Amino acid sequence: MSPQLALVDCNNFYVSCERIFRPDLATVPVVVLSNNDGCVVSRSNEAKALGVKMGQPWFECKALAEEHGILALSSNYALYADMSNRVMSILRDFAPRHEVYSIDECFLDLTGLPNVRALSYAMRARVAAWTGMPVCVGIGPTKTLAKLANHVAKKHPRSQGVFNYSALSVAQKDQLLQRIPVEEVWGVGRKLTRRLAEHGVHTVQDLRAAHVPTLRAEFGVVVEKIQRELQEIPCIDLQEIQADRQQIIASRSFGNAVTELPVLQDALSTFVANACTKLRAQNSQAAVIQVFLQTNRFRKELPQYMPSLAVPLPTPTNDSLQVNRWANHLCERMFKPGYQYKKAGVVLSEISPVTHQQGDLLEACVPGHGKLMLALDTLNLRFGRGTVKVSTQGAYSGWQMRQERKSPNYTTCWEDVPVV
DNA sequence: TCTCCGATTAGAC
DNA sequence: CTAACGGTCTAATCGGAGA
Repeated sequence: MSPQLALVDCNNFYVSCERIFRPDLATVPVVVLSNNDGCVVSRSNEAKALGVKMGQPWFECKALAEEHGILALSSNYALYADMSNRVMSILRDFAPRHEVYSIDECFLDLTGLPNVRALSYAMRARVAAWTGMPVCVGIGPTKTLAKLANHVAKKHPRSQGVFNYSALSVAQKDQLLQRIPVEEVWGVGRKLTRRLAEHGVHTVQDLRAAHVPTLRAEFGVVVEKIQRELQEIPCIDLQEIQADRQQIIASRSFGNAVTELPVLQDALSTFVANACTKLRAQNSQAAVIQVFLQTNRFRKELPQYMPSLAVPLPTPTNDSLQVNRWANHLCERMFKPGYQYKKAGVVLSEISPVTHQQGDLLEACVPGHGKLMLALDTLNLRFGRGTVKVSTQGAYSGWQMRQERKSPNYTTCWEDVPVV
């Protein structure tokens, strides 16, 4: 039986989350900004039409925004994560197997199901009725073609939000792929687009029909897999269970530049807490910790300093207190006065499951704070992040990110539930 | 010359 | 008034060091 994969993708996801609770914004151009209110990361169709680019720094859009009344909101991840969970729990009932690919996308395995087109319309209708979220559905024999089909569904209003590549004739497929630029293909980014163009590959059809040995030699396995997927040969499996993370990074740009060591350490202890919480949530431990500091790379007139230091932990751990001590130490070693630090972060790597605990051959193991960490995680889950903290967190302020336009947590915080 | 490993690159969203 | 440009993650490939 030939495989049928659907990719369901929410339209302008962050903006749509906001609009669901602000129906008055339905016709207003709206954008959602990245952390620190830095860049545009989601745009309503109206904002796109006005020329606001994906990833554009917000300060560059200010004049245009003022002129056309574009509303900008800070990102509200608690809201987006909760809305995502609601949408995904609806979608997964439509197929025996599924993969949550990102916060706003889900692959469904529809192989063998009758009338996938009608099924797709039913999905859209149910998600809209139960959550208010608009979604588009693309169907194809491989993940890459399902993605491409989704792109077609989004781009052409005539499709009514559903496009089935598998239903096309051979001639129709040729014609369609000839009209789509190669950069629309999943896995083909800016750099590859330029290099492919130098080899005369401009459209999806060009890539699908390219000379295999040449492609392989020039562009490696990655592009060869993409080509095969376009030729309807599956190379990318559905990942039903997501693997544990191999690396955990916690970092932020600061709202204001930081010049003092203790302020950096305050920020870093928050990053350590976040990273270790994630580590414990997947029942893992890290063997290496890395800390980095960065001045503002966009302020070329200021002295630049971007140090980074990694050390193996004496024994792999997920204990926030132990990791925090190392973070402080590394920060101290790198800190040089006279710089305006704009960003810092913690990287945990060499991650393994806690069941693989190996004692130290020569020295007694440092006793962890297992029970304390469990209590901390339980309390923070129950009463909200930051209910219980390490004492070095929050002593200083000024580094916290800017977030001046955040909407209420409509679905996850009682105080924020609007009173009708 | 081969292998290993850390750093770099490219991509997604 | 001025300055104001995100965060996390993976896989492949590159290039130097050591065997």
